[in-house]
Amino acid sequence: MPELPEVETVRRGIAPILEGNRIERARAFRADLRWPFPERFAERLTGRTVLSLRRRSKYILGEMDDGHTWRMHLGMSGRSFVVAARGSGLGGSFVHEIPASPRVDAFGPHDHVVVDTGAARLIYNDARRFGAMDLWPTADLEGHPLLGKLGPEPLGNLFNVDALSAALNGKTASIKAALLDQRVVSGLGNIYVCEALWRAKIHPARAAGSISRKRLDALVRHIRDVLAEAIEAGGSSLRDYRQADGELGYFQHRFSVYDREDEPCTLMSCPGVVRRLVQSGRSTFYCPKCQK
DNA sequence: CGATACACCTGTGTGC
DNA sequence: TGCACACAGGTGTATC
Repeated sequence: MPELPEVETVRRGIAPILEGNRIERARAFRADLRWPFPERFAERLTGRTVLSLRRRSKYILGEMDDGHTWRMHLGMSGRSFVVAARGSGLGGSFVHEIPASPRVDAFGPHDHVVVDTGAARLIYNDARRFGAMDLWPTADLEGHPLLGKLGPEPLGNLFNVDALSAALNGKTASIKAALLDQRVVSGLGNIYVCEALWRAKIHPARAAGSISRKRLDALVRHIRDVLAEAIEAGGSSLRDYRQADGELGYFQHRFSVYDREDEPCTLMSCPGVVRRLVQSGRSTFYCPKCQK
């Protein structure tokens, strides 16, 4: 579920309670999410301070004061909530509230990890458990088996027409599949690939290696634009996703094609109707009239 | 190596 | 109402 804009929104929401605040207590209510947690995971978080909370692709990375980085991925249904302690002035509208005497059974279904700092509580909730967390030496993050293979950040300087061109050169897979490949560019998912391809007027089934440099240049710009606009809107809420304070994101109201099958193309003067096709098992939404 | 299929897991909406 | 089935913001792994 969460793509780059949702992950960045969550990061911004939880940074104020984690950065610079000692973790008084951390608890994990099960042994794994997608994979087992590290040995003594909760104990290793307890007493630590997160010096900075950053994002790389769809990962949230908390650099801790013991030389390790706390790596978090929200998978499809992961949510990270800030729950305000009474009187702290932090947090927001979400229904959770810290009980006067916290008990394990005070938490809701699928609340898997709970972290308390002096000021507030962070709850990681994930119904499908495709999310993940681990601890990795900060000095060797590039050596992490999952972080090391990631392509450039789409909002960073390393992502440009030269890089995209080189990454797509010779590829016979569709441009849709190529943009979902996190080695090509990292952070895009199903929503924003569909939206960016519509903006660039590129048909999602086109062979990735067959697209002109000029069109790739436009694609780079549209990818940046749509991500930036979505971050601005607090991400897109379809089912599970919430901002860290429990609020919905708002970008779903501005979708041009995603989840709009059979509705009219939003391009002024385009008579097209949005169609859905399935590529590598996932829905693609596009306008057959204006995407070629 | 590249491209595709399948797997993981739970919740929700749809049609019969 | 109940039930089967499709489908969901991701991505590692197996398979050709």
